[in-house]
Amino acid sequence: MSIRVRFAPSPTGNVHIGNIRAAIFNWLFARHLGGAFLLRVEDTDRERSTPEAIRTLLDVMAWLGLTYDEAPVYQSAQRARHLAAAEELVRQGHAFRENKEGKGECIVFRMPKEGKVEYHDLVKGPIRKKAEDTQDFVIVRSDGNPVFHLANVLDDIDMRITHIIRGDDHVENTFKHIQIFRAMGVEPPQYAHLPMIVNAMGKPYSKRDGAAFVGEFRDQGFLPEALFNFLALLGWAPGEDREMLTRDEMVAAFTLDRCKSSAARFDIKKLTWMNGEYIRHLPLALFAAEFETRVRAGGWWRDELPVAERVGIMALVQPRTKFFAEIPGNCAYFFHEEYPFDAKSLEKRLHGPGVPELLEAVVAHFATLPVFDHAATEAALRAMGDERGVGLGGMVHPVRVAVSGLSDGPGLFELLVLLGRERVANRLLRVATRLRAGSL
RNA sequence: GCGCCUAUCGUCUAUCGGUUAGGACAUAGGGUUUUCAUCCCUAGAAGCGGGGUUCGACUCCCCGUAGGCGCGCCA
Repeated sequence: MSIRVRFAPSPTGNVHIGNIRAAIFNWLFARHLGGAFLLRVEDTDRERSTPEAIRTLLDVMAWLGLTYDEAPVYQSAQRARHLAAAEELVRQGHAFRENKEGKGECIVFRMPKEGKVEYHDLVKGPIRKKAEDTQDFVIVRSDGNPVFHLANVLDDIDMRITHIIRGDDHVENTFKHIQIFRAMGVEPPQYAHLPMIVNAMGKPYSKRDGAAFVGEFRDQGFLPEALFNFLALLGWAPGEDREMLTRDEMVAAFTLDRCKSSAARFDIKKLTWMNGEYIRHLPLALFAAEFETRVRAGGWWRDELPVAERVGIMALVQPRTKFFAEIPGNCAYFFHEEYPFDAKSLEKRLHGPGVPELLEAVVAHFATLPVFDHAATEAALRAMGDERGVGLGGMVHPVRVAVSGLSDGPGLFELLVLLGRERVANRLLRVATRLRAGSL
């Protein structure tokens, strides 16, 4: 029998990393075994399941490359089938009508009263409980709508799902679901319950945690490959101490028996590191597209900048970018002469005595260089530093802040060469003037 | 309260009875460097407690403890 798994989220407008992690594991499982990965949109909650919410869900899946093999199933469209099945369950004595709490007639599913219910979880192993610890439960509300348990199981039957991989907040539901499968005369699928992802405090995510939605990571400039890789490693490990994995490698290595069953904490620092690794290895064209988007959004972009210079800028920026949201804030000086100055750097490197004279001396010295390249600029500043007894650092720091407004960034000499002798001279002179005038 | 599940460095994890308990992130120190990032080296850092089983337990069992989940006419 061919493997068929599904991701069955209810669209709420935001896709939580815990949910998408379940989707990733399902996808990996299906791809590893050559099975089918399906999407079922559990949109029975009409208030939250708006078209925009569904759009967001589909966007996020596409962004992460979670491709599905058949058209998505919309649960709301199956309502009639769910109700008909409930009637059949009543007819066969697996369920009964009841008027609970005076709300009108609902349909209740009968759970076994003796013996035990058990199943073998592919991640957690055998799970069992005594039948007396289970309770009958409503499958059709008195307003005539099917309840989650019923709809979920019937859809899984219709979609011929063979393995259900989901968060372990569902382990208890599984006892109910298995009974519905049996009552429907269908052999229950295999179950695998994944550990939950918890926040930095080790607590379950709540609304106040923020930053737990996939969309927020995308906005911050995390790459889908990095988020996918990182999330795959929460509760699963391929062994052999491997962590940076391509999608193909993950597919090849993924098995449920290598999944852990204890909760995993979401460590944004490690994700950030991993994202930096992915960004460093990004082909220039891809980096360039994201770079331009971010710089435009920051309002610094200039179309007239020569392509060669853009490429030069990116070559300096790409290696030290951890996530794209950092970008407009640390690149202004590449594009504009009106770049902002970091207050601390200004205070520390430019507000000392003699700085204007120093900067002017640098300009004078630079003007004498036969060529304005890395070696020449470095030699020039080194010589001046020695001459003044301040060392190379004593020259580099003020020049860096004067020319960029910041105290960290690319290597200074690469930066100077990129900006060119003219622009460097203009900036240094202008800063010297403003310092004297006290306007900086 | 009842039921189910879980428990290795600060974090993510490896280990499927015998290891100096390994790796990564983070942290600290060092090397390279003008800063940041990168790169290289080094260091510290773990089996929740108690009983068993066994020649031998992180690993298997039991009891505690702690945490999570469930106990809706939510999904």
